[in-house]
Amino acid sequence: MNAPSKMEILKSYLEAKSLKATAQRDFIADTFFKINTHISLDELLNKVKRKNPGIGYATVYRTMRLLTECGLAIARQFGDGQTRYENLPQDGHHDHIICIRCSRIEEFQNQKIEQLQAETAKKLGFTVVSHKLELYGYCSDCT
Amino acid sequence: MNAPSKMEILKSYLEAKSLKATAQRDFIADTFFKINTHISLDELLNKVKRKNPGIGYATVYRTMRLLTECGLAIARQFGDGQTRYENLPQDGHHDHIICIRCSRIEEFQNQKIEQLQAETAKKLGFTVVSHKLELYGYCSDCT
DNA sequence: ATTGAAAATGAAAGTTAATATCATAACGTG
DNA sequence: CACGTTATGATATTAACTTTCATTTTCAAT
Ligand SMILES: [Mn+2]
Ligand SMILES: [Mn+2]
Ligand SMILES: [Zn+2]
Ligand SMILES: [Zn+2]
Repeated sequence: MNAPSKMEILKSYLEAKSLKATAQRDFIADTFFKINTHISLDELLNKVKRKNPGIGYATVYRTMRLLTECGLAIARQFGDGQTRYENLPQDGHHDHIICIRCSRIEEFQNQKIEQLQAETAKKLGFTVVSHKLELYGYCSDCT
Repeated sequence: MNAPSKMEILKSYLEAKSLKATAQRDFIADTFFKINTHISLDELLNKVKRKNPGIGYATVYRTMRLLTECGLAIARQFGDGQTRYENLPQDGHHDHIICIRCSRIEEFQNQKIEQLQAETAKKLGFTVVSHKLELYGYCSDCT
């Protein structure tokens, strides 16, 4: 048996919460699921409006809140004042390195860093729930 | 000969930029220099108003921008939507761990993590200029 | 000390992204 | 199909800055 698709997971969540299925929400979610970048609400709204001009900002906003709630999207702040959303990575948690000239974003995973974070927290008596690691600098094109 | 005090550094900066000395700015800066937490503009304004009720939000805002500009303050975002300022640490860069229940903030330095960050960036072809590492969790009081 | 251009101040207005409100429309259980 | 529940989209509100502007203050040159 196949793993449930993102749309199926969303459907289950809606059902569990007695929420209703709507064409707008489905279309926004489906559009988002195909994105592989870190997209802002405005960018997603623009994309969605191209095929579905009637859709409003508020519905995109609420849909992304919903997807974040049910774990299908992650909200990120890269310091430019806009929240960006990305699909839940299938290969687990990752961190980001951002070019401060062209805004290119690369992702990385470093198990050793994560481990050192946990150790550091323990030393301070904290239990870590989440963390944020962002490197800012110049990418290879912008050096 | 002594190292220049923060106030002296500020004075030099003002002079170099042909800015003028004012009682308000001096008082705000002096108040901030005595703070050893991560303070928001509103909190600093309140503190300043206790001795100097005439001072306005805009002047506090502009003073903190100035102090950040000349390297005497660092602006931080801990994800609660408010910029917080701290005095330039004398013992170099540090990162933060924040309690998501009581908002307690502890600081730490970990040279090994910094080194792994640099390596990771290099592997991706980036030159790192700055970074942000924040751990979120429960402190010893809140576990 | 006086002058006058430059800079600072504080109140108020403007900005921007996020969030809430509300009248109307769509959904879906029975 | 009825009808209570939920969703939508336009619009209003909020919150944290950031800017504007009339007035005041500073300070270098008389
Ligand atoms: Mn990512
Ligand atoms: Mn700190
Ligand atoms: Zn770049
Ligand atoms: Zn705590």
